[in-house]
Amino acid sequence: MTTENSAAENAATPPTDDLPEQLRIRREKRERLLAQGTEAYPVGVPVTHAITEVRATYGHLEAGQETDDVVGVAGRVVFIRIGGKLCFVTLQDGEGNRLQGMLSLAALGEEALAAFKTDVDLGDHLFLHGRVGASRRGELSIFADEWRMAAKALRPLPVLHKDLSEEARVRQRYVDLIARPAARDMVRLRAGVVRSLRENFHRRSFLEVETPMLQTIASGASARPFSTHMNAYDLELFLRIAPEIFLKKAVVGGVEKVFEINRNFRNEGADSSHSPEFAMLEAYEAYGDYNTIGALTKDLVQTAAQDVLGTTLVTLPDGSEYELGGEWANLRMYDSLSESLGEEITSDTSVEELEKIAGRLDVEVGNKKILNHGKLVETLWEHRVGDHLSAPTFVRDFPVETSPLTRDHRSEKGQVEKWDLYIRGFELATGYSELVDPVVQRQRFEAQARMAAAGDDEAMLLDEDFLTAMEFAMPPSGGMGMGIDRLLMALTGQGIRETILFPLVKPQA
RNA sequence: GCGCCAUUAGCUCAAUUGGCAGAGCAGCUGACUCUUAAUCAGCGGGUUCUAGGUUCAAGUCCUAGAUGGCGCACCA
Repeated sequence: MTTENSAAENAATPPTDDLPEQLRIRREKRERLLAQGTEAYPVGVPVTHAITEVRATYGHLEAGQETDDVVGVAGRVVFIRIGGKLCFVTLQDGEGNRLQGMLSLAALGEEALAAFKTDVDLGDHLFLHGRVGASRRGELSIFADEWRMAAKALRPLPVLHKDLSEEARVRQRYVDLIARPAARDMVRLRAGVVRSLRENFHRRSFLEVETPMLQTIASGASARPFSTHMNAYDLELFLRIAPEIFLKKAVVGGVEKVFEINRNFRNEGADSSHSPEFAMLEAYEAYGDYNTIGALTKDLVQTAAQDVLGTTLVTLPDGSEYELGGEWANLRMYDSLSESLGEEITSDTSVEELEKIAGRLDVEVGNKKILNHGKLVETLWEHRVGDHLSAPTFVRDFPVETSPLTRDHRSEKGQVEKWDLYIRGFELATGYSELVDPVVQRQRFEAQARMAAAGDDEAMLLDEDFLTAMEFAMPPSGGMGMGIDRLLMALTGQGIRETILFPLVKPQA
């Protein structure tokens, strides 16, 4: 260790006089352990069994039944009961599995029992050695003949019988994970979902790739990027807003079934369904289209639900249920909007007419300068139809202006072959028949550039190397993107910050 | 970005009209060999988010700021 590190450590440990009582007392206990020659943070403890192993092997013991089997177990102290000649302690593992220890004067001796009473607190990691048995009340227990501190906690645990405040949960997720079962479950559920997605793709012979996070042009979606600077090349770089451009380059190069699960960054608002960094799945399938990729997406979601929940019937926090299984509804954007308005809306409906309808319905349409047919249709559709969707629904065939990377519809003029998947009213995924004609793609980028010039700061940027790649010919393909965090939201009914282990929080003053 | 609400002990929360800052858990001391949110007796613990202001007196009222939640706008 360098002297600098030592200085930093000392600076991080303020004089004990200034600490709140409970922190000061725990530091004093640590000092006392050290003074007695006992380590507060030993390099290890002789664990022979995990808590789950003890439960699995001895769970059948009946009240009062004891064995001669000796084990060494460790866990975090989540309950402690100090008595005269008999003490109880409950150890918990990372998954929330618990096991009781009983520490008696007879088995431990006077000195060790007294030390346990004074030195062990809620929150400590504790090692117990002793015989396995069941208490008179039937609780599976270790009858300890030895205890050791495995790691001393210097801060008290929060009350375990009440949830932490929402702020404390995200600021100190490590405490939340100790205290709240739902927080522990989310971590494991998320890992299970990502695993299910990967295994599903592998079964289908998709290759997983990793494409750049740092990009010279942030393209592939309509969003404002984070920017940064690379010193070595003196270059302005952007954190990616989507992997789309690079994944399509991979398809051009012959990686014909490809997917990526990784982070996107968007420099926009944060709320219960938006995080500045979020996990995204994108997949491309050569010789597929938006129909085949829609079927794939449905299977990914339903299989993930089955794999992690054992059912496609999701139970939400308020106790209500939501069915992800079976067939999903299909709506066409123009048809469903027309039906809702009671008047025909087509790709020929003029901007003036759409503005009139928006005005009549009191729908805010945003910056007039950058309004076009597509934005108006989508805004109207969201208010009239999208906001009322609940059951899983594919919304199909979007206006061309807002989808610069999607191919023209095979039969509907002015529309593109794109769907959005709505689950519980929010957009979970999107899918395209990919635009692969490099000449049309260039025209689409030019139209985006005109929108940018008119003041649309989310218009998509032209990527010359992407167009060059397209000129080498990309096979006809279907592509999809799905928010992993949002999939977790759909499967649990929780907000996005609960699905992310360590969401971004503003520093406190 | 705009609006509304909140911020009090380690944690979760009270505090009437502006009038001595409280409870439960947690902590400390003592009792207890079957507790499991133990029980009993006693004791500590506060920059009431921050900075100003009004007032004899401010957790409470006013102004500004910080952080969080909700709604709206934007976005996925």
